[in-house]
Amino acid sequence: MSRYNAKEVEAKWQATWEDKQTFVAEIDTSLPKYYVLEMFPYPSGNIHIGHVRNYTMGDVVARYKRARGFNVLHPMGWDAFGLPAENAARDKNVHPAEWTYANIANMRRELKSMGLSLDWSKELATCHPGYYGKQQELFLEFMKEELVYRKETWVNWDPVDMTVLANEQVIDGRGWRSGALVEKRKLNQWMFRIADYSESLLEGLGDLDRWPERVRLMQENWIGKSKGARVHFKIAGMDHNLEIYTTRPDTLYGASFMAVAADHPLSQKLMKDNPAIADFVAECHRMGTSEEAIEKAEKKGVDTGLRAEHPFIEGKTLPIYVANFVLMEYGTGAIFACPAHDQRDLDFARKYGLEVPRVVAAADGSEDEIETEAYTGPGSIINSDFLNGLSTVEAKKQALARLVELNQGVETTNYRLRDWGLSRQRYWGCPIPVVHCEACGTVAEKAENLPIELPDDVTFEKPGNPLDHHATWKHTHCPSCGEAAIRETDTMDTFVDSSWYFARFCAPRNDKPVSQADVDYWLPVDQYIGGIEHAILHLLYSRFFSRAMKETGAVDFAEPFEGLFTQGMVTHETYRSTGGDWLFPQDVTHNDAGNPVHIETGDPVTIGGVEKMSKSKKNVVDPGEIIDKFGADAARWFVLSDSPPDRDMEWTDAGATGAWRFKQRLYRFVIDNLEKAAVKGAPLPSEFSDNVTALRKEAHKTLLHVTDSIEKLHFNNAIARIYEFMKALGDFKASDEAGGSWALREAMEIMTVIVGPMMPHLTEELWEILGHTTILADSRWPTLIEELTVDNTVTIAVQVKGKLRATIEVQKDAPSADVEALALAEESVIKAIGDQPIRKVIVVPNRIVNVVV
RNA sequence: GCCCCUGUGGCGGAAUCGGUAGACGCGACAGAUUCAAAAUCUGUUGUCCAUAGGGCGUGCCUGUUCGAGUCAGGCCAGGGGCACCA
Repeated sequence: MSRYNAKEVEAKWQATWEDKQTFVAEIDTSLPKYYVLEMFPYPSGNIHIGHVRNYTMGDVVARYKRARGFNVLHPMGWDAFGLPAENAARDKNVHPAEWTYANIANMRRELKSMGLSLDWSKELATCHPGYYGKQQELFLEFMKEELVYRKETWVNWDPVDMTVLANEQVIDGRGWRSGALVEKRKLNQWMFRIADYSESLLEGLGDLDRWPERVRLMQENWIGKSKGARVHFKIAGMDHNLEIYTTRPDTLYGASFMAVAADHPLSQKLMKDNPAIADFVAECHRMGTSEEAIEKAEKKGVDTGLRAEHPFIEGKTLPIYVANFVLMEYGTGAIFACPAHDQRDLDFARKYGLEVPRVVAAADGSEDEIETEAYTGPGSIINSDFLNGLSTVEAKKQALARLVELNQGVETTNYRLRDWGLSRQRYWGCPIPVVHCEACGTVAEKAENLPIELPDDVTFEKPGNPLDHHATWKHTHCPSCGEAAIRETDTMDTFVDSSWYFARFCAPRNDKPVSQADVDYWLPVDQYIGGIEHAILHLLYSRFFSRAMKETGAVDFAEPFEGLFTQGMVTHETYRSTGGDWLFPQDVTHNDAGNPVHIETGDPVTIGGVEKMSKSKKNVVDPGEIIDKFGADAARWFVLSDSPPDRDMEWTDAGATGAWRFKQRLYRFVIDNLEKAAVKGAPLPSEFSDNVTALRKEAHKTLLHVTDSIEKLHFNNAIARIYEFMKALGDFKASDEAGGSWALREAMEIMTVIVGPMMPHLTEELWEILGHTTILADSRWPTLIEELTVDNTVTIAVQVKGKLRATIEVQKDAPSADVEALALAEESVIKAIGDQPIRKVIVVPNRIVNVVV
């Protein structure tokens, strides 16, 4: 029996593709282009199964599109800046660059062993000056367009390590390394004006019809457009107004108090001589900032003693509180509270014994007193003077009109989206190309001085930013006046790096950040594939960058990714020893009795739930070992085969073995049946026997289905159909009938080509065995013969009272009357009807007959 | 707390438009081959009653329909996201 040697064959074809430069993409305006991009990896050191799944999906699309005649760009690179490199530098005393480039080398080798159709000539790493220098150029252009500015914002400050902490480095309010209580500090930070693009980013979502609905929805919620009003409340006894933002002016008569944020100017002013407020503001600064933490935290506040005058009710004043549930970043940092119709306001009012006047009757007319649950639905207005009887929608308009009339309010649109703070006080990132000069202020670096390279000789032993305490690096001259000046030591958020890499890939060595000709040809990305975890930030930032680059004239489109696909995670069973320790899957086996045991000790093992692969739970498999054991083709086949690609999949050994078996089976079939098949290029026979035609139909139906499935990225469906076709091929015994040997070759070739995108090495080998002298990667998708995909008879289900009683075989498109007669003549149908009168017979052509009795 | 997603055999899942639920794969069982095993091949495999045959079945409950996994309303369970969104 012939065995397929995956290791040899895979190496052979990988070398062939590389020699022939098969996947190097060049502009060819005579061909339609297709840009396939998978989210580039962070070079952590090893690829994981999630990468295998992600890159296999992209590769299937890339290879399929090539076969359909597209000029395909499919590049790969490295999201190479970031914290882990600095952590490694501190922990292992290795320079971040050295650590990063070693990881890249290893991961490149691993990716290459997967047989991906990547254009490696376009490889880039964001930590290379050739990349980040161009990013600095982009930054200067953004500065010119005033898309960047500086602003004081709060950061997490570790007083022991003297460093700014990322959110993930703050654990229970303490620094992850020092354990010191984290303080909030104000720093001057660089910001991108993404909030100016809120409306554009929101509107753009409407055109992204090849994006998952849920990603668009998440972005829509993130941008958070709301229509409301800014209203001035006069502060009683003072010459000051308190400006609030509200989306519910219809509930103004239900107002019971006012609340301002801890960081609101009013709170800041009052805390100077009010220790209670000062304490409370400090407490707010210690509170977590996540929506969840705040929503679950008890609603608290401090009465300022000030009162605000109600705009509609003469003589009525409302107490003003500083409250922990009001956010300075949203609206005006101040609100009026209507406890009856807002849950947070209600919780607060109940705690401090404030009144809860109801002003909206429920849809069912209920005007019951509000107890513990606010009524937030629509209804008609009550207890509200001139608004009484109006719907909430109409009341909003009327209330607003009155406010405008009184000169106390204006209609406004508000967005939740805030500007993007990009400053990071770290070494391993792209330096911000700016100089601080005593005379000239903040000055942009001259373009000809770029790239501003990171210094190599840095130490991570001292706390703080290595760039800041480097002996010479930050000392420079002002680009404007030439005097001694200080370089900006902040580097950029790594999200900046990944916000434009898709454009740089088109011409990664070009002098300009983006090359006009290349970008015009290749962009936008036709199919982008990556994890759902990037649904908001990365994708929104990239969309902002496209708009910003459009502003600077670098590109002429707003949306970078025309098609987006988000794949699910890879999961695995978890295992624990009798002692409760997590175990690696490779340390677990089954004993003779079929029970799971530890491979070395023989101790019983508890099998836990199927969970997302994680190092802490040890439920990980190493792609390197998998590829070594089963071959890249089998690994690729399995990650595509069982689960819908947008859902989580469970990695099982049985599944991988199954994929390996199919690979062997297909190989063996071609080897064993090659002699029975016609030679390559044999003329089309004039006649095909019925059995032979049946095989041809199976082949072309499969081709149709697989093509359709790949177009929709339903790879699991494509594979299921291929299995069915494999069975039909195995059962085919008519190679010596009329046209049989020709049809057998046709079927084998179709099989080889359609399996190709998924198992590229095996199929290149089979293509060669089938006598081809050109490689499969350069071959075209088979031509579909449509007549062979339609049957001239159909099986119709016959139901009585909606229950299946029989199936009948009839000519396709047979007249309904004939079908009905046939159905009613069926014995089982007659029996099921019995002596009940027939009321109606529904005949759906080519599908079903339903007898209603 | 708010928002989103997902619930179909022992398991992963299939089911273009509302039209034969369970394709395909895994596992299990039986058989063939083998000295034996591995590998391979063939068959069976939702569930209950059973002799033919029938009843029940897509998380639960209602509804629309000749007909619902699919549509509508209300629940339940699991998973994910979250920057106080007034």
